[in-house]
Amino acid sequence: MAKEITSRAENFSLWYNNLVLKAGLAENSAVRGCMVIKPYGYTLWENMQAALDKMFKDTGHSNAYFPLFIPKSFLAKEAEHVDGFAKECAVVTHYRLRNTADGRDVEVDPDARLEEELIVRPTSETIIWNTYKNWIQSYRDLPVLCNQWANVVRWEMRTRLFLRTAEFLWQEGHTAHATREEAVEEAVRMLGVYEEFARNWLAIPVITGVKTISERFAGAVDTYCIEALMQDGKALQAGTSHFLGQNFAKAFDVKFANKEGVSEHVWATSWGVSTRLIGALIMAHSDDSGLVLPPKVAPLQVAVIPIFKGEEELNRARIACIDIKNRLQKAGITVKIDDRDNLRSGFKFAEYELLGVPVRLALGTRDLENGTVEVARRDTLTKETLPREGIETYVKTLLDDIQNNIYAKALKFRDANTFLVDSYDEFKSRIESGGFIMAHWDGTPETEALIKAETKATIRCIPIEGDMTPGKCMVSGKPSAQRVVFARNY
RNA sequence: CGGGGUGUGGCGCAGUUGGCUAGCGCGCUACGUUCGGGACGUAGAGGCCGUGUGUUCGAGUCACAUCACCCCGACCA
Repeated sequence: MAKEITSRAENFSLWYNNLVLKAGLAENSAVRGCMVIKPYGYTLWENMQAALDKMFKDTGHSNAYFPLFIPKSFLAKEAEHVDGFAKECAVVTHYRLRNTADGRDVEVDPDARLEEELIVRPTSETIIWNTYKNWIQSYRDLPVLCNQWANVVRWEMRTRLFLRTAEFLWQEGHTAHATREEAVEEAVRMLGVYEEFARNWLAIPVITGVKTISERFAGAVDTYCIEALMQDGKALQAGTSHFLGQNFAKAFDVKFANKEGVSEHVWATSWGVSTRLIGALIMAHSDDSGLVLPPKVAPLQVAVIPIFKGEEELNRARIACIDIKNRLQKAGITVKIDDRDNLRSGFKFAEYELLGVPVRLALGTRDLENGTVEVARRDTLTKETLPREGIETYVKTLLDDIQNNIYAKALKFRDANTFLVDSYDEFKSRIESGGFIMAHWDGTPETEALIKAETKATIRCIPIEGDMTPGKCMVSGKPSAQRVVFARNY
């Protein structure tokens, strides 16, 4: 079982795992590879959901819901798609149980075998395109812009809390368009939404780019992605947006009559982010004292701790605390008073640091006399004593400041760990200490595979912004259109 | 799926070459003293040792099977 190591430098994986457990975000369940998301972790997800959902609606999308089960024949219709997911599917073969002969147990009833097996969705393209077929006849029916919040199942060999679990929560957008241009535009737009969400809400700077053929989503023509850098120097794919071309339209025979009355296949996109973002959030910002959560998504933004000896002092402090709480709530801040009398204040301080609560206010007899309050911020672990008057305005500004500071810190870390490399020898030594490496590549899967085999580094993406200077491949010396991003990844 | 490791009160662990009433720390409950950075004392509660089948006079300890978790690979969001 996990030992009590809390230092990131010593063992990043263990630190991460302990932190998820100790902060009460999630735990392993009794079911193989599955995770229980606890209330604190789920509230974090809800906050992320709310922000994303609004962004989706602002870009014209609506939510819908499609079945959990996919008939095997649906999945088989798009050849590359089924190849990509075949190895990790949970399959429903029966629909009934019966008592065993001795009556002490239950077993699968062999008479209740399904004629066609059902696959628990690993993603919903097939079931959705089978449905869209019925929704679309004319160009007037387009575009179809749907999103669904759902769970999916991918039977991964090796799991890791939030980063890779057999079941995970996500959103998947699925859109249908009349033209190629419109679909590409949509895929890029949603990539932009993800980039903005990562930056503005999660305070994580990401590189936007296109995946190479070998890293592409199964069934896509192009896969766009956002790539984030974790504190151990490994990259994490934080979201993807796919231009699916007409692959699924052809597989499911989804056609529309254009303005000229000519029948055409529609153009598709799909895009998704998952609870993996919670893992990204933890590994990007947190420190040895615990979580560091950006105020905009933190389940609790301010903890108010009365410091007291005995009931009388508590009662006096409580009045001031309630006053502060009311004022903060009126300013739209989530706040909680922790007046548990069985714990010392020092214990509570450490606990809220573990939970990553951005701001902590402490209020004792000294403050009651002086009209002050102690304000501590999680990101810098610093504190100051300020007048209670107008504290809500101060805290409001402070939360914004913390949000910005967390981003600035992550950006600084990423920049300090992004390297321009031109020789393969330098690449090989540099990759050992992690980070993003921007290098030239000849565009061939062979070179990509060679680099991966020799260094465990993969091309995270071909950036669509930034330096577009051509050069020569660091391995083959052949021409390269632009630098691409290499890293070891999760 | 390959290699390695671990399953013992809620959590972290000890438990000798099989041996008699299964321990320790944290946490929990009660009372008292404490209370501005993870308090202390006293008294309690809580466990068929992951599961199953064997070996044995006797199994937490040995064998086989099985399930789950952790680490390293391969695979993947």
